[in-house]
Amino acid sequence: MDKQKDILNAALKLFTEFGFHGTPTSKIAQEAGVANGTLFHYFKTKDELIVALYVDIKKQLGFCVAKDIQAEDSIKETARKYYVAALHWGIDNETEFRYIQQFLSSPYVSMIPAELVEQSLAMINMIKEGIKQKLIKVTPAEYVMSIISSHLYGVNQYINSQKLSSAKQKQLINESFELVWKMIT
Amino acid sequence: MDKQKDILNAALKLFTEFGFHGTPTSKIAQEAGVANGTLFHYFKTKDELIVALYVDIKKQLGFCVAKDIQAEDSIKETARKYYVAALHWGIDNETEFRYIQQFLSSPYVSMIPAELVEQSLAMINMIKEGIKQKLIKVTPAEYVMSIISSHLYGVNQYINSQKLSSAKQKQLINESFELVWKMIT
Amino acid sequence: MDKQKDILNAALKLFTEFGFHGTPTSKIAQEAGVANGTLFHYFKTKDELIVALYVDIKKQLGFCVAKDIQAEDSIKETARKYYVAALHWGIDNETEFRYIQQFLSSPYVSMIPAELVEQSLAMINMIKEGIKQKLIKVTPAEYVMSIISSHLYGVNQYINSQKLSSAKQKQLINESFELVWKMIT
Amino acid sequence: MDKQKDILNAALKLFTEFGFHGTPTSKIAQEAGVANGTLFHYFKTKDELIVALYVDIKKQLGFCVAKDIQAEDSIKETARKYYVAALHWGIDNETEFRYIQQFLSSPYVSMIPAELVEQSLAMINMIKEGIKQKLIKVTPAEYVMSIISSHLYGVNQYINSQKLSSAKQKQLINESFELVWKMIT
DNA sequence: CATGAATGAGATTTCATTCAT
DNA sequence: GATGAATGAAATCTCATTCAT
Repeated sequence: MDKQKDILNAALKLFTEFGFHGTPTSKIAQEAGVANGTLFHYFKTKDELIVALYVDIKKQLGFCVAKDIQAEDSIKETARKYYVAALHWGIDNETEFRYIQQFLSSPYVSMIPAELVEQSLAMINMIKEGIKQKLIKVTPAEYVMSIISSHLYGVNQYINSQKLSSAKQKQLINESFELVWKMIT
Repeated sequence: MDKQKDILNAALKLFTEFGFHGTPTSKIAQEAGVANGTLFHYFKTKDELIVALYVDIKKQLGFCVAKDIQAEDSIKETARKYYVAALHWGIDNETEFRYIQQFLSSPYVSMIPAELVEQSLAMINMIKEGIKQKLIKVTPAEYVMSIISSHLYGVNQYINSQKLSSAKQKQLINESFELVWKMIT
Repeated sequence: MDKQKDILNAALKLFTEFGFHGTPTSKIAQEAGVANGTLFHYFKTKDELIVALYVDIKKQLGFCVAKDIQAEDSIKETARKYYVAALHWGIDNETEFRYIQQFLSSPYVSMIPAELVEQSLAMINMIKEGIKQKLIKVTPAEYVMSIISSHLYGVNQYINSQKLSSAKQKQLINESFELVWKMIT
Repeated sequence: MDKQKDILNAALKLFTEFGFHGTPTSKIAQEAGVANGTLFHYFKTKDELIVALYVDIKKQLGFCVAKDIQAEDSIKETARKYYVAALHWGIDNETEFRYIQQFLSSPYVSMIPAELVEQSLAMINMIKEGIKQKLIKVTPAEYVMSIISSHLYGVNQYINSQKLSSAKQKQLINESFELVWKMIT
């Protein structure tokens, strides 16, 4: 019914499987069950579709990650929640996660709209608070952020490649958080 | 004079700037200063060029990383040398590093020739030895490898984005190794 | 309020600026402030709109040219009035004038409806009368008509390209009529 | 053999018959007997082809008109030669002539390269000389030029529409020159 | 009457690849 | 080996037109 959503879904599936170049817009339209021209009704160009898909996924991730946080949580608790939520999301949305990677290491990165940049500000601020409280020993905050992000990315990669059981996954996720936390505190 | 090298250099420059799709073979030939058809003397197809470039870079990296290792080094010393060499290479060869990323998160990954896979075996074995000696506490070795790799990737990203001075870079690299080492031991 | 008129105005503006091909119906609708489909209520096809616009403009010109003629005027006086009125119209309606030219040297000419052809009959008849009275020396009437028309067109072109003052324009118009008249008598 | 020439010829034929819009590049390639892509090897865009064709024709006309002029000719003789040569060319190259008209009353006019503008300078200078010698009474030169050009255009139109015999054509051409000459002197 | 989302045929253009020289 | 004109399949995108609301 919602053709725009159908197109985004089709694009996600095909882009992650065949890459940006390997996926003609005609295939996307076909997979989405709409006419060729309809795609261009919703997205002026193929590039715009590629970026819009990234923005859409990033918003989903942002929403999912933020929803459990509570004001009274300690820094560590907040960090853990962010970390765990992101990892769970990455496991439940493997395709979306791969799309983000693919997008970020493509020349399309330069087209990310300004509005999205602010999203990761909440995490940076949390880290800064941790540093101010002398809880986090490593500085500056941006460096810590880099380390955590890539750690998260590596663990996700590992979990997906090993196809662990749900229980093992849960355990690994918690342990891996303690690992990073130990590293930066 | 060596046209094959010229073509690889041109391809590296253009692929990282405009992506695989955004770079026509004709532009590569032009940038390399050879005729359009000449490119196809050296590389049967564009895909073959893309993979060959990856293999070429990976070999450079492999060579550079392995060259300082000595048989009598301790596990930690060996690990540090690997880590530091890789990071230095990533900083000195920013473009090559970005190419690797771009390649690995593209559908071309599936075309990596078998010969290359063995390369990272040396590191895995080193980690396994560390685990056997109860030096490294985190298991299994593949997980540790994932963590180290992505950490390395994150630090590289950070250094490149911050454009630090050479001295600061050196310091950060050494400290960051201690960070990971602390985490896994 | 009169959407049909709005569409014709928008079409005139855009067609003269961007050409028939360079002007999508959607742009016309937008410029006219109506919905895309509305255009097709008033004009079954784009071609029909193009022809209708020509007919509309031609009728305005015909009306404007004929309105001053009086039965008792001499041949020369009648000719002058036609000539001067046409030229004034061409100056006051530069865009419309350009549309006519553009239309006449396009493949759409072949779609001019029969009803319009008779319009120029009045002038031809006047010339024939002039020839019969041995006032006009050049023959046949069609040839004279060709010469006058293109003269008129040339003068109009010149006036528009030079952006003369109103007074100069008036003078030039009158003089230019005497020039043609001298030529054919 | 000369594919570029073949393409120009095909384009001329089809553009005058079906208009710019009505002629797909694929049809041009087909008519020229070359592959679709070959057209774009010689002309980067369809627009470039359209302009290049105009320039090509204009050069032919310019060459043909200039070739009979001799230094010792009087002003009138020079003018007559220009006039007659242009008219003959217009009759012998009806299609080319129609292309010029079509082009000049299309939005492509604005793309005429600067190099072409100077071409008509020779005629303007001749007229100026005529004015200085008090031979030509009408001023300024640009106005005279406008009048002659459009007269020429009108006569050409008339001759083509009437399909006169060669002898009649010749006579008409000479007489028509005397007509304009009378008008401006 | 009016709308504008949807259509899909078709246009322009690109580009990997070939091959005669 | 080297060249670059030529190819033609295929990709992106446009746009006149329809039709359900």
